[in-house]
Amino acid sequence: MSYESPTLTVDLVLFQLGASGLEVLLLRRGQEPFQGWWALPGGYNARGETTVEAVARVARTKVGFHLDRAGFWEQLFTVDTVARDPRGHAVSVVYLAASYGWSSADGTEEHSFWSVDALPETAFDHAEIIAKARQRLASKLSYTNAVSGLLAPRFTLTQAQSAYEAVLGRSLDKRNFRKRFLATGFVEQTDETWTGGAHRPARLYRFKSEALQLAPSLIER
Amino acid sequence: MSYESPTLTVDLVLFQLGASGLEVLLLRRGQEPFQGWWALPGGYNARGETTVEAVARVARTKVGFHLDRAGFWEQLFTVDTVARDPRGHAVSVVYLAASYGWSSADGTEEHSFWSVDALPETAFDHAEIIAKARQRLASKLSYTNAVSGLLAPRFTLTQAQSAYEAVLGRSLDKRNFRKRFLATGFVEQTDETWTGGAHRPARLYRFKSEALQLAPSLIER
DNA sequence: GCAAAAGTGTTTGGGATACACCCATGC
DNA sequence: GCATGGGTGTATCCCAAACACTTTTGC
Repeated sequence: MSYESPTLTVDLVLFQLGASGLEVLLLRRGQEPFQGWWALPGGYNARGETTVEAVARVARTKVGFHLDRAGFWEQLFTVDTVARDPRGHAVSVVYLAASYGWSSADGTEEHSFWSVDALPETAFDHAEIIAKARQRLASKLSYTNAVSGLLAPRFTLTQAQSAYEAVLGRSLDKRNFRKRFLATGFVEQTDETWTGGAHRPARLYRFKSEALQLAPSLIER
Repeated sequence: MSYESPTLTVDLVLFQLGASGLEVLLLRRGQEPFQGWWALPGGYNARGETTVEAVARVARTKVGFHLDRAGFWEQLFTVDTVARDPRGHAVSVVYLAASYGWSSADGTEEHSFWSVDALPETAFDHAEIIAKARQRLASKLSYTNAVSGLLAPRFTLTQAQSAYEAVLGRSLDKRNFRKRFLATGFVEQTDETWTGGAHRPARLYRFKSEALQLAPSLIER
């Protein structure tokens, strides 16, 4: 008995904070189907290459992003495209990542970050995938140190709070946030402060560990 | 540019409650690699077939289990086997399911349920996958009505509690459990009782809906 | 009557929530 | 001196946790 396998592909949902809050990296498709539409960076998974290797390669070659640069990444889930992709049957393993302060080196405007609250028309069912990715990230924020992926190496507590708010899509109480965020023990003060505006300088913090860690519940329901 | 894809496979982690608590369905491998070892039911995913269709077909043909019979199922995650399977590169989409009171029709003892706390030597990295599946199921119990998959259509509150305890691997307080389980609104009393032993008969309950639903937190941490 | 599981409420403590004012800087 | 965000503590409430005895049946 022998089967011909479906094509295996990978896709990447890369989140970053930007001027318009939480943003996701999209690529303008150069070919049919959905030529000219925006899509998640994705591509084929070759034989002998793990899905992680494939997604890292795709990110590197298609948009110049090095996955090492993501402070947080994990497998999201796998979608069947048997009825979805007009070119035929493919199965795609989708990865979720978060980075800070990255922008493409090359000048072509074939890829850019879009606010998750104002997406362009996206190819395939990518809008749905992005929504699920955001939910997953929001859920991770509540019991891990995954925010670290979205923040600079040194950050203020207000920046951390803004990151939470951007992902969760709602505002949080400042005093309660600080109490619990510090109580996780994930972060520590530094001696430095940040003087960025016409107001009192803010103390800078850093994560004690870059590795993903679990915490007791962090955010009010 | 053209790629040869890895082989795509599916695997199923099917849980059921049995005499020894939470049990998982394993199949004795008839061929190399790992001939004679126990493994999760799994098989190839053909082109043109979704992963769900593939896992349903595999369950049906290899062990005679109809996935419709599972009261709960969902995709678990996808594993790369590039270094794992001596036969070469495969990628496997793993599904998680829970059923009640099913046992194989045919008499061959090539597959059977094993207590998750006393697994035999399992092929590949299936022990690890089973552990993750159990964690996922435990987590689902805390905020969905997924237990319904493990229970008979009519069940007593003690049976429901035992199901939770088997999956979570620890005991729960009877009064607190009942309070919260009923407070979810997922279940309703029936007029029937169950007289199964030398003691007071127990009232039978049923789920209002078989569909997966979300709840406020259900189980003490 | 006795063994065995069903069924049932209350108290307590801790954590989540809500809430408002002073501080340090740039201009 | 004024505008701007930085920084801080307490009271309340709700929910989770702990806990033991009576009821109903089979034998």
